[in-house]
Amino acid sequence: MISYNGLLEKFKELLKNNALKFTKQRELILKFLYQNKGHYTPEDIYMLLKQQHPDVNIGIATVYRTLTLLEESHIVSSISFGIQGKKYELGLKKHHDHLICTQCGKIIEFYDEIIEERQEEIAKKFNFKMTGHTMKIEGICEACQKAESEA
Amino acid sequence: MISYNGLLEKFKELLKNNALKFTKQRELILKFLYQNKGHYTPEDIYMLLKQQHPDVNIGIATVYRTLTLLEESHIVSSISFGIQGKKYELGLKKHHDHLICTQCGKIIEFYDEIIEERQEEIAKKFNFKMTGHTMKIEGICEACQKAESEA
DNA sequence: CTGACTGCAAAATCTTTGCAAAGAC
DNA sequence: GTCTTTGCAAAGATTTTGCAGTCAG
Repeated sequence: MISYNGLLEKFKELLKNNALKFTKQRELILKFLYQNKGHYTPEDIYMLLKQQHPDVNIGIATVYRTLTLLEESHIVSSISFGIQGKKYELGLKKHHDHLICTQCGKIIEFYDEIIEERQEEIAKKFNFKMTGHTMKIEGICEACQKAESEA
Repeated sequence: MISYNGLLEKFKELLKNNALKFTKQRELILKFLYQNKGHYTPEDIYMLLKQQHPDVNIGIATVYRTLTLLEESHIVSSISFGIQGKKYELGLKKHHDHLICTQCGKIIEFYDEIIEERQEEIAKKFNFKMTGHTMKIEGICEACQKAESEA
């Protein structure tokens, strides 16, 4: 896993290459996603940052703009979780898919080599040049099943 | 594949069981999805229905309400296609996944036994009671690749 | 008749945009 | 200094809701 400093350098490099500027707000959002491994909506990030850094002024629009920038740069990735809305996570990890508990909202990541291979083959079969893929398994997690059976 | 009449009966039965009413608008939406195999946003359906049935008054709110009802009843299913928004399709077919061309928006359906099996296994591994799953492969379709290389 | 359904318009979300001031380089 | 970025508030886009009239059963 890349270190935060490594990530920061990468981000600064990217900004420089595109004549963009390194700002406190952009740094905070990047750092937040690095430190808080998980899946967040723009609103989540906005609220938590305001709370954790009352000294820094930050607007929701900046969060949206920065997330878009980070996503275009392939530093973060997003995924839509139905009712829970679109969520962002640091996208530097190895590619992975998600299990979502429809009851409590818990998200588990997994990686399966066989599925990855099949996806490649399917894309090939239809002459698609694959650029990405998402797979979500919805269900009830262990804890919620237990809670249910006890109720 | 179920016939339209069969589907209609199923729908009426369901309405009756829930003390709901069978209306012209609900019928039109169901028929539209049956006759037009494909993926549509609520807006698409609304516009096309207005066009095809200028005599019947129908509001966008009714389209939303009916699609929600049909989805809850597992007669239609929805999937979010990123920039193209949330789309609905008749959900009576065998389960299938989607290939999406990010260039032209074409959607191709596919079914892969091996992927299905792996999904079951993964759910089991994490002790999830699987209730559904979605898999989307994004890429550039054959036609768009050609158009690109010729440009 | 009774209660559900409908269209409409207003409201609620969620996301983007215009703009003047502030900040990075 | 110059040009990007920011926060704010307004504007958009999409979806939901309240309501009075309409319609199915």
